[in-house]
Amino acid sequence: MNKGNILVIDDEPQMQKLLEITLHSHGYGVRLAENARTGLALAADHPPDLVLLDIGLPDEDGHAVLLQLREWYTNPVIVLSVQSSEEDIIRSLDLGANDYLTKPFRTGELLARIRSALRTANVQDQEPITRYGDLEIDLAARMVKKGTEVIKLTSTEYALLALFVKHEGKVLTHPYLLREVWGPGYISQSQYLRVFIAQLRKKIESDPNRPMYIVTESGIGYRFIGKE
Amino acid sequence: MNKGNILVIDDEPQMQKLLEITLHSHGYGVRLAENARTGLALAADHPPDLVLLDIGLPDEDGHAVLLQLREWYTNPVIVLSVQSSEEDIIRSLDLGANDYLTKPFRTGELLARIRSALRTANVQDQEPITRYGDLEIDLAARMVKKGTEVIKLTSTEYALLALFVKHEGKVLTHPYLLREVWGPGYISQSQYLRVFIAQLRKKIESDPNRPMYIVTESGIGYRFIGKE
DNA sequence: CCAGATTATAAAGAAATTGTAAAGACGCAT
DNA sequence: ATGCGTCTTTACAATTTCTTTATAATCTGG
Repeated sequence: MNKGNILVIDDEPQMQKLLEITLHSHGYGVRLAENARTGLALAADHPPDLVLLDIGLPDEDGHAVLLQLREWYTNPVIVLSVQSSEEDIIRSLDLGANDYLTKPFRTGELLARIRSALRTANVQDQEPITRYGDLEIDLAARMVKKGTEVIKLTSTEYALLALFVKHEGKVLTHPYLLREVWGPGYISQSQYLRVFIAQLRKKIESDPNRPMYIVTESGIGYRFIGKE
Repeated sequence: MNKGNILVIDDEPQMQKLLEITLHSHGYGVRLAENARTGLALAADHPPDLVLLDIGLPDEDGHAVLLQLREWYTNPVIVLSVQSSEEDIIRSLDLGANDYLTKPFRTGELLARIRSALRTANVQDQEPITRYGDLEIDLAARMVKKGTEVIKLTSTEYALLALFVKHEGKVLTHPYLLREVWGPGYISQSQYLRVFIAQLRKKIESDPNRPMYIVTESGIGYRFIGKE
């Protein structure tokens, strides 16, 4: 249950440890950087969902890091600082920080501010629509389109198709499909499979007699073909 | 040089004056409300780009205001409060506040936080009315119109419809709908759903026998169709 | 190419799910 | 208390989906 990945840029070992433990125990992935240089490198390497940035870094001013980060990074940045001068706060916020918290902070408040920042930026909101030729599958909305028209699938048909999409290109054996879709008690009911495969093909294939998406592997099972 | 319109919901006359002068001199349009009721009414009437909300209001708890506001309002809300208990902060942020500032605050910081909030939340002219074909739903006013006539919905019917509208296009499962509308104890009462779906359709569908808006996904749940 | 095995398809009957009406229960305001 | 509107429950009808059967088509190995 990963709620998102957070990059912590802070040089104090105690703070690192505290943040790592706190964030990790609340379901976030954590990555640590102890100076500006590695922080920027890590951010560029695997862009995190949120950055916690200490302003007092050994090698470079935190504001400079923020400035460089904001040249391309659009997810939330929360600044942590031992200072609390108004000037510093304003400068950080105007350089693109989403929030500013003074050290020492209350961990509950930090977590709430992280939730708030992630929520409003609705990070990780990319719709997982998969496209295969003229077929369009939106797992989140549980919707399948062929060209422009929406295809109505029963829950069993959908379960079957979802399984195929999850293992695109691989051969799925009869027993495997039967167990996953119908349950362990139906492993020998291969006739079900034939009936439902036929129904699925009738709905998603342009020419059900010459299936492009769901191909038969005689004696073994079926395979879903996404692209050539 | 209007940088955006801000709604201030605060009952202290001094604070009102301070905010109005400060915000106005920095190029924001300001609207004042001295209690929860007028605050919500003003927000619904002319949705502002940002709301400054005092938690200590005379007529209603600020958190309740936040909750109601967030049923439809998506632009930033910054909470101002004389309290600074961690509990209060967390609660506000988790109810949908974008930021929390303790009174007395430094005006420079407030302005910076307002700039930050307006910058990151791509503020939009929020038309509180959503239209789907001949259906018109005003989440802020809790009003539903079909063509020109206002439709009277019970609170349960409204909760159901609001849920559908918020997740337009997605399949909402029976357990999900039951949990969200009736509570976790009703997950198995799918008959409720059938009865209320039927009632809703009778009210919003032109031909309840061939529903256009609320379609059945047999074995799974229902889906609200906004556009083709 | 043939024979046996496997797979495809249609269609009917069975089962499960969903739709609808209506009666009773409950709470709230008058 | 009374009436009204809403919620809850019940009974049954309508629809959809699943299961089963029958038969045709296709594949595989010799």
